Amino acid sequence: MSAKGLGAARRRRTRCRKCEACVRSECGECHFCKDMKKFGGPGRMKQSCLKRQCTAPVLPHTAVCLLCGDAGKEDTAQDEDQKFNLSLMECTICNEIVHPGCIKMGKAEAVINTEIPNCWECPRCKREGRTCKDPLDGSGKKRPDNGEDAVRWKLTDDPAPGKKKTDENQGHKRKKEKEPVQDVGKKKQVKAEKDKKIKKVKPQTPTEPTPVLDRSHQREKIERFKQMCQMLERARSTTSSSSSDSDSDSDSKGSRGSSDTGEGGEGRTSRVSFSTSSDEDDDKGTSTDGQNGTRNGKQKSPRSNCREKENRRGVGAAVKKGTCSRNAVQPVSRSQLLKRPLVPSPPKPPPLQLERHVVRPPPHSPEPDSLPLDSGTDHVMQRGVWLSVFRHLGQKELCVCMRVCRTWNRWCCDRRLWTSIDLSRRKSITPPMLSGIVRRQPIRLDLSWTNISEKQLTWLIHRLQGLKELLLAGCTWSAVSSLCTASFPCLSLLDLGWVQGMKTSHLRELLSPPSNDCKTVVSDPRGRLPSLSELRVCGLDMGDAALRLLLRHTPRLNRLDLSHCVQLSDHGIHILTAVTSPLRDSLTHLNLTGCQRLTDQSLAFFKRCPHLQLVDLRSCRLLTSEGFQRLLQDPPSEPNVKPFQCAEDQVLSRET
DNA sequence: CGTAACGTCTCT
DNA sequence: AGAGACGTTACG
Repeated sequence: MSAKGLGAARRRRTRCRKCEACVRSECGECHFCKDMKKFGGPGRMKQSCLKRQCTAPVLPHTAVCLLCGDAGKEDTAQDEDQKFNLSLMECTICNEIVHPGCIKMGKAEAVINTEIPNCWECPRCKREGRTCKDPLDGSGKKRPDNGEDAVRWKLTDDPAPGKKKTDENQGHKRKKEKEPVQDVGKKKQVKAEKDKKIKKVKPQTPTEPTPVLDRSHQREKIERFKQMCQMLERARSTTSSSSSDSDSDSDSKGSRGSSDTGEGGEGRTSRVSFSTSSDEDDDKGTSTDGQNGTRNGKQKSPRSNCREKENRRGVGAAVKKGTCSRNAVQPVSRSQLLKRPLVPSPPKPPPLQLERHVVRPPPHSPEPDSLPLDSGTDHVMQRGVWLSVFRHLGQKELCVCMRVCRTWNRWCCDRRLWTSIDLSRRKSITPPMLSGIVRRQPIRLDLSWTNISEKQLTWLIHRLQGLKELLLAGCTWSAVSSLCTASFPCLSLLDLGWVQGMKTSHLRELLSPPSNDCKTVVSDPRGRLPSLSELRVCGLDMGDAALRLLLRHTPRLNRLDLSHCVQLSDHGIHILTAVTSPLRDSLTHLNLTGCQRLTDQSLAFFKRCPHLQLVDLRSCRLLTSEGFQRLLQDPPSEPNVKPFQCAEDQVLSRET
């Protein structure tokens, strides 16, 4: 019997009730909400709101240690170490729940999952080289529904005693119960029939024990578990092998299931003996998915999101989607929204679960270090040298280089080569472009004058939590409105010039701090754009009221482009430069080109801004040369402020 | 006992 | 592989 026999009965996890997702209310708009009876749906899906997917699912209160039978006692612990020993830990591989302190064998070999509370790969499984995918039971259990992602989170993989029980014993019962119910649709009956057939077949799997989990069985398992621990402990003391091998075991087996988390996923876990920081270096972070964000959930499902989040962890946390996320990220992502909400990574914002594909950013330093040649030797130039060459290439050239060979392909994925990506004026933005962008994690992204859709942009922004400059000039408001679904803690430049159909009300929607509405995943009291220093809203159909929004929601702007906002009047400039305006002190560059309603009256207002270095007033037809003369003659009101100069054609500037 | 929703299975 | 269905579990 297999290890499965040792497997603990599956225990479902439950909401932490504390995370942001748990605390919020149902959105009422997602797929699962719409299914709920309370929202007028049939109530068949029985899934939680996508926005309420717990980022840190906990063990149920009834969980107890398999060895001592007690619940978690970390509350009584004095120090961290003791706390850990007294807490309940659930193994993602064998599903057993134990107090680390109850296990005699060295805990140093265990791998703790830092994203999910009370979750680890127990010393015994690691010792035996099991991975999540290793079939404990030899029956090769497999999860149809979520493949690798599942690992991330499926803690109760064991087909579960529960389930088997169902199959074997309860299955009939259930059927009986149901059948009598006359009107259970035919569908159900048919299904039941099928179930029966399947059930009959399954038990035949040789190694699969009948799953009746009675007490004696449980006791038997415990005994066996103890014996195993002792044996392993003994073996360990004699061989004193290094614990590092556990890392490689996953690879040694073909299956990469959960360990596949490997490159990116490795991040999620850390050896007991080390701090969890080990996982942080690989990614930057990202995530955002709120910790889950982050980097985060699935694409396929939320789980993938998580993965992605993981990859990006550090960047921001966006996603919860993670996210992924998530992020998650999230992680954490999820295209269809994932069905399984339990996304582990907490750091990022819950990712929007919209995706279907996991896009994993490349590692910071793509291997290998040298370039193998056909001759069997390595090229004399090593990676570092090639990179310095690649740095001088543009996007197109880099893409060409990526087609040269696998090694160049990897090297050219180096994020340092892609800090800025320009896709402006591309006729269409394709899925490969989107995933390519995410893989490269640019700092600056120019999508101006493209026909990117809302869906595409939504997908993208939740995966670029480290983005600092985003240019969306000339895109449609419907696409740009996707920005309302996230926060951008790092964004310093946003170009919304000439966005089609964008009105003042839209700007309000965009700038207002995320409320707890269903569209928002992350909430920051400072608004969605807390770091914004440059905003371009040229050519938009908005007037003075829009300026009030800027004062309120983007008080740290240094550069503001209001050119061709023809509705802008002197009153707007007054608002912008009033004593109460935070922009009065922060603005250094102001572009008012083509604001045709401005008069000489505005000129005097600019003197109120001590740091204003440049004001572009070209094509402001109501301005007169007399007005400029007056401005240039009048000394600044404050002694420390330098006077303006009139440069070129109606451009006011101060020496810097 | 009722409600929420987790985890797995089936269907497409 | 994704979407939907649903038994079962957790909990108030």
